[in-house]
Amino acid sequence: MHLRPEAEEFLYSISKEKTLHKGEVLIRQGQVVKKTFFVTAGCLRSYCIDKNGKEHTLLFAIKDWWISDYIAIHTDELATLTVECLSESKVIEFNAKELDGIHTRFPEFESYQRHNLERHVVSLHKRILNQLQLSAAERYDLFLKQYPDIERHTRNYHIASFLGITQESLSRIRAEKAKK
Amino acid sequence: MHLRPEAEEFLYSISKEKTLHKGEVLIRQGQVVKKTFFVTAGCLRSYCIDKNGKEHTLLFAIKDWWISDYIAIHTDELATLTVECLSESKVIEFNAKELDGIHTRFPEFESYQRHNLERHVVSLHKRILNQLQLSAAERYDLFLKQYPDIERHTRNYHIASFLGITQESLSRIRAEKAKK
DNA sequence: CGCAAAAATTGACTTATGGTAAGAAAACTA
DNA sequence: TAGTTTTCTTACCATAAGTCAATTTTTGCG
Repeated sequence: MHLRPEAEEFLYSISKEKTLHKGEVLIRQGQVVKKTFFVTAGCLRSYCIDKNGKEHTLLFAIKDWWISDYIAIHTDELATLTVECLSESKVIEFNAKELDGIHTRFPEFESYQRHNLERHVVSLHKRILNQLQLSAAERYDLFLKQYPDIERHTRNYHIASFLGITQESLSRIRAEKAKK
Repeated sequence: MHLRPEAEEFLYSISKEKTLHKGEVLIRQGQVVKKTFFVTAGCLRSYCIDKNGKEHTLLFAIKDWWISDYIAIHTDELATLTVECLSESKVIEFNAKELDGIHTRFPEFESYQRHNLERHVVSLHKRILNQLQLSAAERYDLFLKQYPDIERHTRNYHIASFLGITQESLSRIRAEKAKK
């Protein structure tokens, strides 16, 4: 990101750096969402809980990713997602509305954010296509490639709930892989 | 979209309106992608073909949606998607690079496009969460709500390949629904 | 309209993944 | 480090969805 010093200063002025412990919750399902987070270290995830109480992970956020409940922010509804810290992490916290205001002051930020969104859209498109065409085992292999050593931060059931399978199925897939 | 007349004129100058017949292909898997399309009437879809020859629909685009192979455009690779016209449609064709250049001339366009991307991200997040937590029958119901009377334009196997099930499974789901 | 091609349905069978429950292993915590 | 809790694994069975093939229905074309 290339910003003028003034823009960077403005960003600092509306943000707050936070150190998080494993298990801390930044956004909770059902509450009002005002904040968005830029991850500088560690690992967080966003997930929803369905009517049967099962968790489904939407996103793992590691260094340089943004995380929040964008569904809630853009539709002005209460959070459907929970954002939690998976391991000792550092994030920069922004008020989403304030951050949005930066575009009028510093138009260069708009393009930074547009590129970010484009990158994000591409990764979501790829994820959907993978979900449509790959088996659970293939999705797991790909996941390991895309998030190398994320397993240091995550529990297996986090990964399973991201891949769209049960933790038991993931365990069986891992057992199969180990055999070979 | 609120644009100054100059901006609108510029848009016209770099675009071309096209009328498409059912079955026409705008982007073909394996080819270079230079264009992006804004749909003003009708219905198109983008899909990929997997190693077993099966189709997987990424997107249905109706009025006011954009469609292209954004994976290819943003990673500068060859198309992994095919974009085809499902029924008599009208689109406005842009050269993606040229359209990108508009941001330096007309900054207001940047914010229009950012909002579009945000909307798109939200819809992709929802789709992923639905795929993770809903059964095939529930996904089909939701699809019908979200795309009312899209069935005028689509074949059942298009919908099945969007939902991530086979055409036969969709047929059984429809038979079950009809019973009730 | 009538025919051919494409799409949808249906039935019988297979397979991938889910559910449950118990025990083993790993990760915390005092 | 011992003890407790959480997570992971495994076995056995259940189920949703896939596969293949035959048949019916719909669509599009000459």
